Amino acid sequence: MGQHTCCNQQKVKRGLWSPEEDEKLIRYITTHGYGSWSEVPEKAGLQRCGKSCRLRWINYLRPDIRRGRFTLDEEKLIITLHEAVGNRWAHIASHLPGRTDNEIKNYWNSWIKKKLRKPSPIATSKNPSTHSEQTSQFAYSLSNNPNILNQDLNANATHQFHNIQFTTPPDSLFMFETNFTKESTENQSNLDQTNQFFQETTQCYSGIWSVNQQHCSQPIPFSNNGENSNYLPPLESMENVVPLELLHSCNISNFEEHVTLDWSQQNSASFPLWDQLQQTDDQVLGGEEFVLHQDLSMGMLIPNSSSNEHHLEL
DNA sequence: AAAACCAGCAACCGCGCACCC
DNA sequence: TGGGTGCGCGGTTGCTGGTTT
Repeated sequence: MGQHTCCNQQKVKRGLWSPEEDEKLIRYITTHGYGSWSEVPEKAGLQRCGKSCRLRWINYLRPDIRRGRFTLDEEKLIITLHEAVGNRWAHIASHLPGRTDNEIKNYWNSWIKKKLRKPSPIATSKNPSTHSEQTSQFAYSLSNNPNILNQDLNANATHQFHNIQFTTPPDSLFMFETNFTKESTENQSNLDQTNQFFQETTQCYSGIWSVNQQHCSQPIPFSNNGENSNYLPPLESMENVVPLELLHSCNISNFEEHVTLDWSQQNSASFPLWDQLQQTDDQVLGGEEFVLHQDLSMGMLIPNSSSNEHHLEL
C-alpha cells in the first residue's frame, strides 16, 4: 500500500514539527489547497511524508480547530456517542465541530476512562427501572424490528440518541438499552456512570424509533440536494406533511448523511443531518399537521406541534 | 536540588478501503 | 480482475512538562 512506503523514504523527517515547518505547510495549504497529500510535502518544501502533513494539518493547523478544554457538554456528548459507537473516534468527532478524532481519543484515554472507572456515589438507584427494564424493552423492540440488526452500526448508534415520546398510542413507545454495544459492556460501573451522566445532565435517553411495518424508499425531492446537503431544505419544498396519526409508525433510517422518515408506501422524507450546522435554530420543515424543526444547538430533530408532545432527539 | 514518576498529547504505525489503471 | 496508490482511521508510542519523593 502506498502510504506504507511513503514514510520510509530516507529524506523524510520525523518527530515534532517546527514552527517553520508549520508555516510552510499553512502557507502552501492556504494558497493551493491539498488535492493530493502525497504531493504536498514536495510542493510545500517540506521533508515530511504526505501522511505526516495531513495529520499535522488536520489535527493541529486547520483554522477551524477548536482548542482548549472540553466543555461539560462536549464531554457528555463524547461519553454518549462512545457508548453507542465505541472507539469510532472519527465518527464521534464529526459530532463535535472543531474537535479532531485524535483529540477526542486522547481525551478519552486520559480523562473520561478514568472518570467512568470511578464508582458513582449516586449510582443508578435513582431510577429503579433503568437497566434491566430497558434491556428487556430493547429486546422487545428488537424482536419486533429485526431490521435494526441489518442497519449499520452508525444507524444503531444514532438510534441511541433518540428520545421519542409519543402521547399516543402508548404501545409505540419503546424504551431501549443504551449499552448494547460490545465496548460499552465492560463493567457495570461504566454503565451506571454513563447512565447517570446521561440522565442527570442531558435529560436525554437513547432510543429506538418505533417499528414500521413497511419500508418505502422514495425520498421527497428536497433531500440532499447537492453541495449544501447539510443544510435543511426551504420550507416551501416540504410538499408533504406527515399526518400526525401516522407519525408513530414512521420508520427512520439512513443516519449517515440524513434521516429518512418513511410513513407510508408512497411517502418518505429525508432530512440532512446537522453536523457542522451552527447558525439556525428551529428551522421549520413541516406544515399544518405537525412541524419538524431542528434545534441545532441541542442536536435534535424534533417533530412537533402545538397540540402534542411528539419529539425526537438526535 | 535532583531523580523518579506520571499525565497529557502530538505524532507515528499499520491496516483496511476506495479508486484507478 | 488484480496490483498499485492514496487516504482515513484506530491503536500505540514516545516526548515533554509537571509533580512527587
